[in-house]
Amino acid sequence: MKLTRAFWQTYKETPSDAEIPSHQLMMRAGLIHKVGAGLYTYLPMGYRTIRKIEQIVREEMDRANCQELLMPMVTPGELWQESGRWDKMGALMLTFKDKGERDLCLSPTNEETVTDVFRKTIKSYKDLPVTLYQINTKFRDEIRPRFGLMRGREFTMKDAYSFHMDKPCLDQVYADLYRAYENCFRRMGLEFTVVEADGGAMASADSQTHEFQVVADSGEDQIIYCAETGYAANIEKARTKRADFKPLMTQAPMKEIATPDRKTIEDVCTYLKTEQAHSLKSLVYKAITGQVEKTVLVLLLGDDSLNEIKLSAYLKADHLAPLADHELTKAGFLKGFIGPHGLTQKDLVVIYDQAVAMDSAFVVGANKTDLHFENFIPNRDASYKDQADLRLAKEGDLTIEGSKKVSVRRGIEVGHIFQLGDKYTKALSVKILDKNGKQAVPLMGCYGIGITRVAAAAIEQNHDEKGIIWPASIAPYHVYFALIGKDPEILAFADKIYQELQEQKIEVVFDDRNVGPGFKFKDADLLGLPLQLVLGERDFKEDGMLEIRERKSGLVHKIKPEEASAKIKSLLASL
RNA sequence: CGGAGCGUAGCGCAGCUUGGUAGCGCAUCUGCUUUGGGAGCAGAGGGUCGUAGGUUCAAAUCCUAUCGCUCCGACCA
Repeated sequence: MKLTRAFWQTYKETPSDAEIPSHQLMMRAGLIHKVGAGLYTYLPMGYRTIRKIEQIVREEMDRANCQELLMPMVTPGELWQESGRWDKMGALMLTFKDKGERDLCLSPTNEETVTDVFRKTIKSYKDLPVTLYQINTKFRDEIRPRFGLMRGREFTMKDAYSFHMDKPCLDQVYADLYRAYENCFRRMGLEFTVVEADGGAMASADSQTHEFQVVADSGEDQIIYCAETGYAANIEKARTKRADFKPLMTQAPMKEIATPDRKTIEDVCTYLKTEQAHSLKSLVYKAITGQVEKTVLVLLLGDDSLNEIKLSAYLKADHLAPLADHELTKAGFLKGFIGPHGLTQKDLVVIYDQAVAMDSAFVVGANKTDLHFENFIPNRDASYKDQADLRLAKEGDLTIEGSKKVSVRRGIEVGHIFQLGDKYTKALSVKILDKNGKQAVPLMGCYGIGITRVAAAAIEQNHDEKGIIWPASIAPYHVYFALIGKDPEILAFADKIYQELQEQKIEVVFDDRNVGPGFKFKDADLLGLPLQLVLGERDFKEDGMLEIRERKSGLVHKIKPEEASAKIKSLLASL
C-alpha cells in the first residue's frame, strides 16, 4: 500500500472519550471510527487486523474438525420464544417487528438458530458428533458499552456449537476445542490464562466451562490465580479459603453501644477501635425465583465482599439485586444499622458466609438508629444460623484444599467455552435416533471468541508510550517502509524496492508522502507494524545502506538494498 | 435504570460567572522554503455554538424541556 493512495489519517491528540490504551491508540492510529455508542467502522488499516484474527481462528477451527456456516443476523422471535429466551434476554436483545407485525431480533448469540437447523437436518446418531461455527456480527444492546472495541454493542464473534449423543463425546470435543483455542491465542502472540468460569444461566450444573483471559491491567475481569498449584478461576467462580482470621473469644454478653451517625463498617470500626474482620457486614437482597420473591439478609466478615453469583446459585434465583434505599426503608430496614438481631421482618432468609466463625464475637448493626451491638456471637445470640460459601475471593486467600496463597490478576475475556448439556436441545425438542432406534436428546457445547475484542486486547497487552506494537501474526501489514528524502532519483529507487518487496509477498506499507522524517517515524511507531524499513537519502548517499528497525526492541539492522526482502523474511520468522 | 459530567470547526479546547461582531492549537487546502524524530513563513476554507421552546432590544452565554455522548454500578465474547 502506498500511503499517497491510502485512506488513512492519524491523530496527534487523543479523543476525549477514549479511556484505555487500546481505544485511544485505535482511534489515534486510524484503525476505527466511532459511528455511535458502541458502534464502530473498522477502517481499512484496522480491518486488516480483524481479518487476520478471523483467519487464524478459521484455520484452527477447521483443523479441529469444525465446519463453517453463516447464519442470519436477524432471526425470528418465535425461535427465541420456543427456547424461553425471548423474555429472559431482556433489553440486551434488540427486538423489532417487520411489516407483517412479526417479532424479529438482532441475534446476540445463535444457540437457537443453530439448534433449529440441526434438528431439521440430523436424525441419526451416525451423523454425530458435529461442530458448526460462524464468524459473524453480533448485536447486544449493552447497558453500558465502553472502551471502544472492548465492549461494543455491535461486534464480531466466532461462535461454534457442537452436538453429541453422550457426555464422553462432548468431553472429547470440548477438549479438542480447548486446545484449538490455546492454539489460536498462542498464534496471535497473546499472553493468556485459561480459568474456570461460572456457567451462569448458560449451562447446567455439572458441566465444564472455561474462559480464555488475556492478562492485562485494564481488564474488566478479575482472575484468582495460584502459581504453585496452577489453580486459575474467574473471581466469580473462585472457591478459596479465607486466611488470617482470628476469632474473638469472649463470654461477655451482647450489649447495645451508641454509634452516632456511623453507618459504614469503616466508620463504625474506627470509632469502636475494632478490626473490620470482627464486625459483620449486613447486606439485604431481593431474590426472584419463578413467581416467588424473597428478601435475603447476608452476613459477611466486615472486610469481605459478597459474590453475588454464589448467592444467586445458592438461592437458585433467576434474578438477584440489592435492595435500593427506598426499598430498604419500605421493608423496615435502617440503612447503616442493619444487623441479624432484633429483626421483625417476616419470611426473611438469613445466611451467614462460611468464613464467619459462629463462636466468635462481632460488632453488628442493632436495627435501631445510631446503635450497634457489641459481642454478638452467632451461635449464642442468633436465631437463624444457616451458612454457605458466599464471599468473594481476594488477594491473600488460601486455595480451597489448604495451604497455598492465591493472588488476583486482571484479565480480558476473549474466549469462553461451555458444555451446554441438553439445555437448548431439550427446549427446542431435538430428537435423534440412537443405536437402539430410540429417540434421544443430544448434548451441546458452545464456544465463543470475541474477534474484535481480541484486537483490543492485543493492543492492551502490546503497546508503549509511542503507540501500538503488533504481534506479527495480526499486524495490519508487516513492514512500514519510510522514504526519507525527496530527490526524484531516490524516490524512483524506493519505488523499485517497494515493487520488489511486493513481488516477494511481503506485506508492506510504503510511506511515499511528502512529509518530514519525524512525521513518518511518529506514524510508523503509532501504527506499530513489527518492522520499519528506512531509506534515508542522506545516509544512503554515504554508505548505500538501508535500515531495518524492530518496533518492539528498537534494534536497528543496516542492510544493502538487495538484502532487504531476505532480511525482512528472516526477521519476521524470528519474531 | 440509578449516580456524576460533558455537548462550541474533523480532533483537542477557550469563551458562559457579569448577555453585545464566535476564537485558539492540531488537522485540511494554496504558494515558497525545508527533509533522520510530529518543520518555517505567508495566505485560505470550514461552525444555524446538540435540538426545541422561553426571557430579552439582543442568547454560545440566563431559564425550561428534550436528545446525544462519556464516566462509576448490575450484564457479557
